[in-house]
Amino acid sequence: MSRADELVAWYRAHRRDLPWRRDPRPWPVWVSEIMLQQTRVESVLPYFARFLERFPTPAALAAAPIDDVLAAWAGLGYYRRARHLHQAAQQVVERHGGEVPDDPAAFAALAGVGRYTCGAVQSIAFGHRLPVLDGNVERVLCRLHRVEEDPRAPAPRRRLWDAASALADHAHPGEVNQALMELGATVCTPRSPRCLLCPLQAGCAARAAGVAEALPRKAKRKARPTITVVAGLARDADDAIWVARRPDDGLLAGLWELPGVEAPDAGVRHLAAVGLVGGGDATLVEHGFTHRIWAVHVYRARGTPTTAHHTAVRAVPEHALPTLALTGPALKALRACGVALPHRRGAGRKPLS
DNA sequence: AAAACGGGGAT
DNA sequence: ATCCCAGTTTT
Repeated sequence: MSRADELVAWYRAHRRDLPWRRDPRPWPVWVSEIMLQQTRVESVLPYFARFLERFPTPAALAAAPIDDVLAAWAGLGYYRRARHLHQAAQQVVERHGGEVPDDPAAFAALAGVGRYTCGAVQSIAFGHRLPVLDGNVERVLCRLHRVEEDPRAPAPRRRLWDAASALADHAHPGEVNQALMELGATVCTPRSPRCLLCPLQAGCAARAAGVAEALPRKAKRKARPTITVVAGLARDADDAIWVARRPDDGLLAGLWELPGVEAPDAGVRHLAAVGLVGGGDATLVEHGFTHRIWAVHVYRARGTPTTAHHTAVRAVPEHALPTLALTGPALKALRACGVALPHRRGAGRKPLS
């Protein structure tokens, strides 16, 4: 048996029962692959079925307002993925009559589809012999071939794609690819790999050299700066809470939050930038992103916020807050100020009508 | 080549 | 605290 055969045999015996594997049609596979970018399986599970129920076809997604799409994505992160998928669905309607193209070049031309996603969807849904290289596969192959350089550098990168290509050149490329990812997720883990359970242990160069745990060697990330943000918790005459929609570009694009601004320091005076007047002590909420940390100082405030730093503002009754695509920091701020909300990622969140 | 882009779980 | 994850796009 070839290595790829061994992988497929292992995969068929040990694969997890995941929703997108029960329904390997192109659209669900595509949605799952986008959601799974930089995102763990456990985080995707609550979103996947709900998203497909609401947007069962590319045409259904293409016809939806972007705010509905963002509301369905709220809490998953990397919101540009949702915008690209929305745009790609419209491209599929325009260019391919609403059918996901069974054609790697046509598929790769769609918004948000890079080499990984193209290989994954086209191999799993259509059987094209294309490789995938994600964080899991990268780790498996770095160990299998004992790649000691930083795998993100160009030369090792090419070699890893070539190694993945050789494996995917198989009668069942979709299963080979999923086997590599499954192996990385469940056996060839970053720390404490379970080599005794691995179908590739006999041919693994890193294991032979005793360095499996040390690979891959990646450069450290830079420290994140902390940014001060000042926000106001204000209510209108009906006790509804004022929220503001972020710009359509950049961080948390198009999501709703408490009206506020980035400021050089904490201070109620900064609320004037969004048309509010505040008082009292601030409630401090911290939120870490990949590349920065927000220290949000939330003040009780009065007035009607302006749109100087936002695309829209509206006052929303507390019970209706979960229908909006709220930012993580906004959810934390509201809870810290005593506003009752569903706890993490709103599992009964209803669509915005 | 580097930076931007979320959030959560594991260690 | 740090690392990492079924990555892609923009600068």
